[in-house]
Amino acid sequence: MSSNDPLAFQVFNEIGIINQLTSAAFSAVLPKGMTIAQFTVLNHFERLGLAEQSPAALASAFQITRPTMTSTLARMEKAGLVEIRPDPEDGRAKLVSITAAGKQMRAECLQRLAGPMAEANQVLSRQQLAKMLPMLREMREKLDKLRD
Amino acid sequence: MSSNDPLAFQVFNEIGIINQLTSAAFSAVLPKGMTIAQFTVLNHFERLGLAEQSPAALASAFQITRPTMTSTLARMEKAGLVEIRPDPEDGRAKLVSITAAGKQMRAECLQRLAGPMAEANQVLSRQQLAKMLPMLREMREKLDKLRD
DNA sequence: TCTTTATAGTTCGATATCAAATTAAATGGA
DNA sequence: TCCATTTAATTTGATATCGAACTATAAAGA
Repeated sequence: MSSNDPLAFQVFNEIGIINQLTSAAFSAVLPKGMTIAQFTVLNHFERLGLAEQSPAALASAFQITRPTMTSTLARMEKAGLVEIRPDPEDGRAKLVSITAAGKQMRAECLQRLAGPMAEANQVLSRQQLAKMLPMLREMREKLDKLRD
Repeated sequence: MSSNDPLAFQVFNEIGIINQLTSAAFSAVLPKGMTIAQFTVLNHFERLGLAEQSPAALASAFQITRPTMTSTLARMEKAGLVEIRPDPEDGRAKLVSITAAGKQMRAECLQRLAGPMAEANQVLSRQQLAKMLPMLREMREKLDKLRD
């Protein structure tokens, strides 16, 4: 990215590359068949202590489209990581919950991610990360409001 | 992302979401059939004034794998955006160059990207972007060195 | 009530991406 | 020279992602 490009362009470019590097590194250590997208869903349930969530709510939480969530959940259900049942209150909707196998898988992933995460934490310095986090958060919130 | 998660985890999570939001917004305005990946290749040639590049060099420049570059280049060649010829110096290699149509397409993309880019530039503030850029750059460089 | 609009989920077709395995050519060492 | 190793590109099979189009149900309005 040349320094003649608009600032935002350069920033997004760096963010894109960082995302690619970290995603690749993290997914490489996950158990065979697991993906970051699936781990993210498992982690969402456990981190927030959720019982049941609709696919639409999950899609919205991760800012992905409903078709994407449909296919990810189908794979996770097939793998026994989540359970999906019709929503008794709404004939259109479904309710997703994490299974015991899903919880175990999430724990396993966390363990495996610790290595690369520690490595990243080491080269990046705590101060640097602490300084960036609020800025990134604000940026994400603003961009999020921009869509729709 | 809870504030109990490791710092690096939270930072990467924000970066992932920002990447998703911006990628989606940008690709939505590109001409039918164009993608960010393809635009990135076109932009690379024009921005750096390159004549010919091997697929391997391009893959390395964008930190993607060679198979990924193979498939993207195949589509771009089919669309007439690049030309690919065997490398006369190396029987294994190929040489990619941008075509006139490719240059025109890149200009068209730049024009269409201007809108969303300006919008982002507006909500984000110049100071904020300027402050983040060097930090992101450093981060990207460090992470890049970490792999392999 | 009946019609219109909005929402939930899915299906389809496309692209990007990766890892693993394959083919071909170049390189280096014995 | 000959074999082993490395490198370039590809093929294959998988997942994630999108937009567009579709079905079914819910909600809102006339």
